[in-house]
Amino acid sequence: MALESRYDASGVEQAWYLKWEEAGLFQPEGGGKPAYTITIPPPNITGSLHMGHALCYSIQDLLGRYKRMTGHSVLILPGSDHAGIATQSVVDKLLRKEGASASQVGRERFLERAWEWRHESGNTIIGQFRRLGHAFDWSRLRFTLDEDYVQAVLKVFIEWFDRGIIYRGKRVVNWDPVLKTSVSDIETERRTIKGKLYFIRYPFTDGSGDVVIATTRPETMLADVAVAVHPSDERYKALVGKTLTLPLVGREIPLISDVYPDPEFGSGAVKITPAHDPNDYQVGMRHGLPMPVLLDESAKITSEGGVYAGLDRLEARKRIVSDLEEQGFLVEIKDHEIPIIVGERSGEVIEPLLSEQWFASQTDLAALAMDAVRKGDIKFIPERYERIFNEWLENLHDWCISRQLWWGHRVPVYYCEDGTPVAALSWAAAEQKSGKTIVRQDDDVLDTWFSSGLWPFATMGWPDPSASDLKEFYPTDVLVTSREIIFLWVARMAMMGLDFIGQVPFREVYIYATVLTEDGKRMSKSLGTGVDPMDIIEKVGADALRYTLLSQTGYNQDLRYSERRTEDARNFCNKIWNASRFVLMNLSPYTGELDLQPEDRWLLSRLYATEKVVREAYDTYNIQEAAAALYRFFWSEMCDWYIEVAKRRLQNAETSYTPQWVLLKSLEAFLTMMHPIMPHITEEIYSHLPIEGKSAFLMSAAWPTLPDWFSGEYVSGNGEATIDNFQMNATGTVTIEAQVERWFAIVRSLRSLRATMDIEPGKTIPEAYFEGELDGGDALIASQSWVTELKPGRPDGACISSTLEGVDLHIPLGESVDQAKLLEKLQREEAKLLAEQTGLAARLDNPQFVERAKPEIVEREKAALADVSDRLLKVRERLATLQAD
RNA sequence: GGGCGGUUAGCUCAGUUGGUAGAGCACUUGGUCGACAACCAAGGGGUCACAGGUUCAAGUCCUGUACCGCCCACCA
Repeated sequence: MALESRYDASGVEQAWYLKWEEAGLFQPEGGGKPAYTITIPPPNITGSLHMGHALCYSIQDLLGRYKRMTGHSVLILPGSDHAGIATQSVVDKLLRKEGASASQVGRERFLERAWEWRHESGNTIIGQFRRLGHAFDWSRLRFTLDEDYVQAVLKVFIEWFDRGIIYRGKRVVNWDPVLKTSVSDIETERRTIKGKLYFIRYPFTDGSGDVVIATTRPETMLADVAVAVHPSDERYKALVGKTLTLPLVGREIPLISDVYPDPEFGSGAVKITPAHDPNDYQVGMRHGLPMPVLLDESAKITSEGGVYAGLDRLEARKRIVSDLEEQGFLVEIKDHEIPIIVGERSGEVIEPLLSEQWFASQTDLAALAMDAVRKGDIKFIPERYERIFNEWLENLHDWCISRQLWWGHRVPVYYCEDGTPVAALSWAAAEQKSGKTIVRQDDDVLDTWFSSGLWPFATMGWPDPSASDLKEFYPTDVLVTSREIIFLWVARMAMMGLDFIGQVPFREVYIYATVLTEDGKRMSKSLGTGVDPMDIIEKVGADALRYTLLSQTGYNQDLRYSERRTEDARNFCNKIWNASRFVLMNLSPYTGELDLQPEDRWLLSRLYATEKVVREAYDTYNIQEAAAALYRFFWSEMCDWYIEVAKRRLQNAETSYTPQWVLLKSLEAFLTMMHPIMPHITEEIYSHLPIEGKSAFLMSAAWPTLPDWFSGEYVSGNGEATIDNFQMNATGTVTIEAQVERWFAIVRSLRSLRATMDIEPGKTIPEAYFEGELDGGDALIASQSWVTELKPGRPDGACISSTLEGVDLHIPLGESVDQAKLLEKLQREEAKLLAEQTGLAARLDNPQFVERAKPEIVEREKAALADVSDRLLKVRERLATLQAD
């Protein structure tokens, strides 16, 4: 076997990916196996892979690979999202770079250009998934603007429209003046900036004084229609109903009474601008006030603003403030922390703006989703998100589903001559449906989340009634996603799936951790704190990157990424590689009969326990526990102990068969269990294993089924002769694990004694002594402690000693022993033991403890005290001897 | 303003139903014997954020405080 002593991922990973794909392993097997389905969260076509993606999709790949091994027909359905706003702005920029502009080229040409871009560069992230080894079913790749996907979206819209769920309304929405579209609450960010609070005097029309109002946006006064005060506010009670004259504008507006103003804030009087503030809008509705719109789609002042028309809102603010001051209306300017809303996409300050939009009523749908969670049809992992989810649904506003963009699903509403709206699949269908002439189609497109809300079923052929995928694979088993889109997306999918299919879209929602930088900052390209996963794959391989992320994945909400850990992961790969090489090099001759020694039983027992832990951990999304168990089994147990112990027998043809068998079994099981985390290297090594009944690929192999006798929890008399041979302990109740680990502890102690004496590890010393029972572990202990002969008794001359596990160990002292070092070691030991003894004694002296603690605990403590006291005594003897010299 | 998560070794994190703290990395010392120096062996290192409480016993359960992070919220 000519395998390099260093594992080189680059030569291996992509080759296996192609072979898997060629073998059709990414498609569900069918054949009566239970289905396991995930529809991946479709990444934006504008995106490129970041660490969060690398984690999210690796988790899904892990689940798919694991479920395939446990006998499922696995479908992981990939795709991408057209990402309305994001793509629109990319294409906008593109056009501007080309010296054109969206408005110049018009809707049709714009869309052509957008599709061109989509075909050229809208698929990067998909290619990056392949590099990470993700076994997704590319034959079912979907895009939210695919022809049949569009049909699904239209159908949903039309049905909701006809049922009255979707309606047209005039509301104050978040307006992004750069993107010139409405955006939803959840796509905006609230921030506080240092700003000013302006106090302005509004005089009564009859000249009888004035009312002072406070505002952070003085320019909106141009569209004021009233001033409101709280009904309980004594200062204004008598004045309500009087008329004020709006400064600069001269319009007469009423002083009204409403519960909205907080008498404690400012002057207690609030100017009301219904078209540009959601609260003011509510007030306006309650009082039937006019709602003049002051800002246009670019946030410039409209003709409503008189002399200020055409100015940008901020420019207008300056002018208005100075004009107010000049004319004596400005009372005061205070520094003030003002809350602003910023568009997530554009980074621009969002303006609340009254406009006509399409809305979807949410109350009934939200009830469906809440119910599903309550009944346990949808479970969140970690569970805490369940409550957050439900609370949000309880306070849900209607959903503004229209966007003033071109890239997306155009609202399928057509208008008759008389202005009646009809929702239909096409212009012709609308004419047929209404029996009237249609004059135009609505210009808006739908919110991207409207279409991605259908993802779990629109990707499976819905609404085609004959779609077999839908029958076979819906509902999906789990949705793996980040917590920031629980409301934006998860809730929508739940509502839409329940409403249209009558079943939840996914049974479980696993919320994975946010990937942060090493010092806990957000990873972000713009901050320069982002790390490109592709660079890391170049350096250490996809498996190492996957291990790095997955081994930190559990129920935590944050995950700190550090490049150092990728090196650890790479080292682990290398360890797996070299240990496997060792096993392979030692495979022939490969015949004989099993003659299991305690150490063999020990490793098999550890394997048995590890399999259980890993399986349960995978089943419960506790991936870090699975990774830790596998790491520990492989490195600490199999490599550090078993292989070292087994070397003696492996070198002898007479005895080599059993350890070969044990190693091969263990390696095969380990590779299988590790495969979902590190698919490539495990597949590569598996391909070299000379085993019977081998699967064509590890990827398609079955999860290990280990016989119960591996568990090692046997006492003599179970019928296996090889086991009876070493049932050592007189009581017959000690497990294989405990027995062998006791030997290992003794080995460690001997090695430690050697280290104290500066004997190089690996250098054989002629003899060591022991007093006590070794239960047949003599040879193992001697070889692992690099001692030629382990003799019972005590050496004649001076020696260095230790006591543990009921055994006294002695190594005769050589010529050049560092007395001071020895003394120090003994003293440290003494102090430790003394502290331990004191603690135990105190506990046992406490009658309450003896009386109330569980009896087995008391017994354990008594035994511990006896042991510690014995060891302390011996350490003190040794100290005395040493100091006497 | 409300809610959630976190605080354990120098760093990153584990820690099952309460029984007296673990791993990896880093550090110190020694080591290239045919799997592996991306390695091996031995070692040092922690009042488990703080203050109370429950208990024979608290990293673990309860209450409060501080700091960090996240989410939600209509204060002009």
